[in-house]
Amino acid sequence: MKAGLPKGTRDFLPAELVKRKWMFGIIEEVFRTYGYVPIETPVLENLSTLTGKYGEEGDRLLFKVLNNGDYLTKADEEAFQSKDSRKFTASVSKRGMRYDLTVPFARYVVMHRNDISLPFKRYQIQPVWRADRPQKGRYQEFYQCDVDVVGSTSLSYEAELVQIYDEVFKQLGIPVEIRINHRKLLSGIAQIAGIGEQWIDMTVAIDKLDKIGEEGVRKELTERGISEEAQKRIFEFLAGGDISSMRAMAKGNEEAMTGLEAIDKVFSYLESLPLHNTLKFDVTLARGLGYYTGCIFEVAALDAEMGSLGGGGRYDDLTGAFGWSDVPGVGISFGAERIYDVLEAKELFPANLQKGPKVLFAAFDDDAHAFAFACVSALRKAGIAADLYPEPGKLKKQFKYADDIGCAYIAIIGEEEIKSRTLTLKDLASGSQDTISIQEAIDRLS
RNA sequence: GUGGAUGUAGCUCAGCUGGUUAGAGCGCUAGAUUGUGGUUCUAGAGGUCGUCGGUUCGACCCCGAUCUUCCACCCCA
Repeated sequence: MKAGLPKGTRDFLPAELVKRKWMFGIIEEVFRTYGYVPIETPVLENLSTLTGKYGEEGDRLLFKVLNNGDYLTKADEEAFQSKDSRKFTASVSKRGMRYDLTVPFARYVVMHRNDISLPFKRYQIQPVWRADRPQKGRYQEFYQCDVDVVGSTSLSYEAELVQIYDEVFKQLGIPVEIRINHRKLLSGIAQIAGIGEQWIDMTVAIDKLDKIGEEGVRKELTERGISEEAQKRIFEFLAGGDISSMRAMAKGNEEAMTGLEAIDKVFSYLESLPLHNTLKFDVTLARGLGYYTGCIFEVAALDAEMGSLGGGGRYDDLTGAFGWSDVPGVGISFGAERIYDVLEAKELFPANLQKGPKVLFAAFDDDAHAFAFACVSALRKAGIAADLYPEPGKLKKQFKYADDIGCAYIAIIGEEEIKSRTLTLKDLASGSQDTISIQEAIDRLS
C-alpha cells in the first residue's frame, strides 16, 4: 500500500516541531502569568454536545464517528431509503470530533461545577477538527489556543484579554491590530435602522466592508432583503467612526448605548497601561459564532497577508444548553497555524532553537567507541543532550550526521584521547577545537 | 457545499502535433581524502510519469472517473 495522509492533515518534522513548541511555549507562559490554569478535554464528544452549537454551516463541518459493532442493525432504514443524510447519520453515529474548544469547555464547566470556583480561568491548547475544504493555512486538523474566564461579567476581563493578545504578539514579534466591537451595538444599529429582526443579516454583510466596499455591502444587504431606507440609516451610523459621535447618534437606543459604554469601559481600563500593539474600535467587526453576546475581538497581522490570527468575545450564557443557565463568560482564541505561517514568512523564529543533541561523539575504533559511550553517559548525567554515533569509523560520515541532526558540537575520541582520558571538542559553527577533560567539557556545554 | 487549476526522481522543475532507452539542477551513496564536516572533482543509485479505466498499432501527452494539493466563493483559525 502507498503511504499517505487524509486530506487537510499533516506530519511535523523535528525542525518544525521545535518551532511550534517555542511558539506554544510563549503563548502558554503568558496565559499562566495572567492566572489561567490548563485543562484538557477528549477528542471525541457526544454528537448531542456538538450539534446545533455552530449553526447549520458548523454542523456540516463536524466530523462524525461511526458507531462500533453492528451499527447497521440500528440504522434508520427509512432515512436511508429517502436519502435523508442527517437523519441517517444520527442513527449510526453518536460521537463526533471536537470542532472548537469553547463548546467542550462549556460542557466541562457544567459537569465539574462542584470542583471549580467561579470565576474560573482556564486555558486549553489542543487540536480541533473541521471537515472544511483545505486551503493554505486552513486544515482539517489544527491547533487552537483558548483562554476563557467564566462566572463574571466584569469588563476588566475584556481588558485583560486584550493585554494577553498584546503581550503574546509582542513576544512573538508580530505587530498586530486588535479590533474590538460589541454585539449589542450591532443589534442596536439594526433596531435604529428599523430592521431589528435582521440584525444578523446586517452584521454578516457589513463585516465585509473592508473587503468588498460599500457598493458590495449594499448589494448584499439588498439580497438579504434589507430596504434602501434601512441601508441609508446603517451607513449614516457607520460613518460616525468614533465612540463619542456614535453615542450621540445612538441616544435613545438602550441596546446600542450598552455596547458603546462597554467598549468605552474596556478602553478606560487600558488607558494608563500602554499597549505595544494598537487596539481599535471597529464597528464593522462581526465574528461568526452565534453565541457571542457582548464584546467581540479579532486580531490581524499588520504587515502580512493573512486572515485573522485569532478572535473571541463575551457570551452571556455559554452553559445554558447544558442545563446551567446564566453563567457568563468571555474568552479569546489564538489560531496557531496561521500565527506559525506568519512567523515563518517573516523569519521571526529564533535562530538558536536547538533541534538535535548539543554534542555528538565520534569514535575511530572499537576501543574509542567504548570510551565514548562512557563519556556520553557522563554528559547525559550532567543534563547535557549528548549522543554517540552508533559505530566507529570514518570521521566524514560522523561529521555529516552531526550537521544533519543539528548538533552544535562534535566530540572526537581516538587513541590519544583514551590514553589521556580526554576528548577533542569541536565547535561545528566556528571550527575551533580543544582537547579537554570530560569535566571541562561538561562545564563548557552546560 | 459551488466554481477553477494542479500532480513527472527525496526536493524544485523540463519533456515537441501521441513514436519506442523519460531528463536537468539540488539532494543521496561511494571514491579522490585511513585523526576533521559544510568547497571541488569522479562514479553510481534512485521513476509502475498521483491512481483506476478508456481511445490508439503505440499514451507522460488525448478522454472519463477518483484522490491530493492549491486558488476564488461559502465559512472560518
